[in-house]
Amino acid sequence: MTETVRVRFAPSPTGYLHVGGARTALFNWLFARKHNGTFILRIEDTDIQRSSEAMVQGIIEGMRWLGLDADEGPLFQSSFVEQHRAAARRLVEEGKAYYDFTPKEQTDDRTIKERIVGRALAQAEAGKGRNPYRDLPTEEALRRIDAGEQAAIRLKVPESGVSRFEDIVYGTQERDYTDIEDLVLIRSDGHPLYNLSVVVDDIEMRITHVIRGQDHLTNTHKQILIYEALGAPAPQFGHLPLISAPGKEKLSKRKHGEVVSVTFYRDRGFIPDALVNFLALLGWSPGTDQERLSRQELIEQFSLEGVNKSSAVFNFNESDPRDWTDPKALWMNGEYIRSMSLDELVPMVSEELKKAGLWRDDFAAGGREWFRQTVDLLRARYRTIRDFWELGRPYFSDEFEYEQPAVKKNLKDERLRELLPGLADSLDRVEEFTHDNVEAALRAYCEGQGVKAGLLINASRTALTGQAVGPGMFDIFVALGRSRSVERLRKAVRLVGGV
RNA sequence: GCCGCUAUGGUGUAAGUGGUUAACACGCAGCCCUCUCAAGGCUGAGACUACGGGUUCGAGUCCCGUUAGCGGUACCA
Repeated sequence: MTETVRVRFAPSPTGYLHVGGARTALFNWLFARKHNGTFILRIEDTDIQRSSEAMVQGIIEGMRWLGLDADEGPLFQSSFVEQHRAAARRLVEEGKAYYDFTPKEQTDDRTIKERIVGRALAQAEAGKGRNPYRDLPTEEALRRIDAGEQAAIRLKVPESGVSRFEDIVYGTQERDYTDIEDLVLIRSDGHPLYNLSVVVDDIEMRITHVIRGQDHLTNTHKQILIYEALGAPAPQFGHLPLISAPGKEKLSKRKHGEVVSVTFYRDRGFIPDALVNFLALLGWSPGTDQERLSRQELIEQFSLEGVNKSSAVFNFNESDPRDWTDPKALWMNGEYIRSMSLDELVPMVSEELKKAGLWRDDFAAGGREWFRQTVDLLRARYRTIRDFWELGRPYFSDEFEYEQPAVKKNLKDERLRELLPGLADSLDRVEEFTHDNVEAALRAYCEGQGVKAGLLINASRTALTGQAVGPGMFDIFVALGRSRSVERLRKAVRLVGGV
């Protein structure tokens, strides 16, 4: 008997899928899954000028990557324009909307905001005159239309009273009708406008809950007016707080660029589940201290009542190469990397190595076990999948850079010219190349030479990986194996002392 | 300009219907572990709950005002 939940994510393809959109999509998806409802993807491509096929693909790709599968769609709003026009015409016939023959305003070089303010000021000065065409007899208007005159269709907004609705997140919302202008439904060139289109589509798709960004909150009153005029019950509304840029600045695709794009996170080595987990916590809380939530837990615990009202800062920092995005997102991703099962992680790392050109088929064949162990060895100190080839290169390839600071720090001591080859010889003689055997050999060698083990341990790390940081040294020896270890030790002699 | 929304440490969030030293996570600092870096464990710094008034025995929690940020206001979406 209970009506099934039907929700939709309705992005306009004027840009890639950004974190704000992704979060809106996610909350809709969670809500649908939680209530065994239907999640619909509807592309709002009525603005032909700014929409593009590439963006549509980008959005679909981003959602697929995040695992937000739609039950219906993608549906394209542009294919329903006839219905939108028909609805408006019906409203005119019923006297709920009217043709406005006022010539279309010429766009000047002022900004939109300036134009709005200018218009408001002019109106205040002239006194609030109603649109002269509002009461033009419908027959006469129709006659003029038939004669080829152009006109926009506007909705008749009540002259007094207040509009009121209950928002699931923001509570009771009120707005005086006098603050709402008779809105344009259809442009004079016949193009349906946003507010009309969404409402008609949402009715057609039997949407029960409209979950979207708070930027639509005040315009919801207009849409409710359209629902009423059309004689359709309005759905429930739940508006989501906006996500803002550092400094509570507003998030802008143009200004902040790709760092707010979902695909950027994919390309930088994020795990979908981790990003989903992070995004879910931006503006929502389960009400407990639990921060790590699996997809299933998210679905179980999600509720619109747990959504909070204030906007959340997404603390990215595109200029910082290390902490390029929100530190908590990076932490969360690292958390997933080190705790997820190897069976899931290994294929992800494999893909990443393929992209970086470091993949060898042996990693999935004879070297499969070795590959798993190496991934396991490295994962504790990596925060993104990308780190596996950026930082982990020396483990998977013989071509890698020696970092200057590391060389300076660990290969400075002149004695290493003799010690490195000496250690190489001694390791070459170790029977079984295991962690303990290598350690014993190295320590014995150091004792024989009268040097501290630390000297050769650190030097070896740089000799073998070019880095000053990494896993425990004996694990590295084992991971690289005898021949490569010995070879790299000998090769590193040329770096000793120099810069 | 007008209308609306929001306001808890640097960031994300907690704190049933007002009741103790404002909690957790990230980040930061230090210590432990240690061959380095992470991870892990422990400790700590950091919030007069935007500001100002009320109501109350008692307010982060209720009311009013101010400020700031954001949104809307368009023949954009």
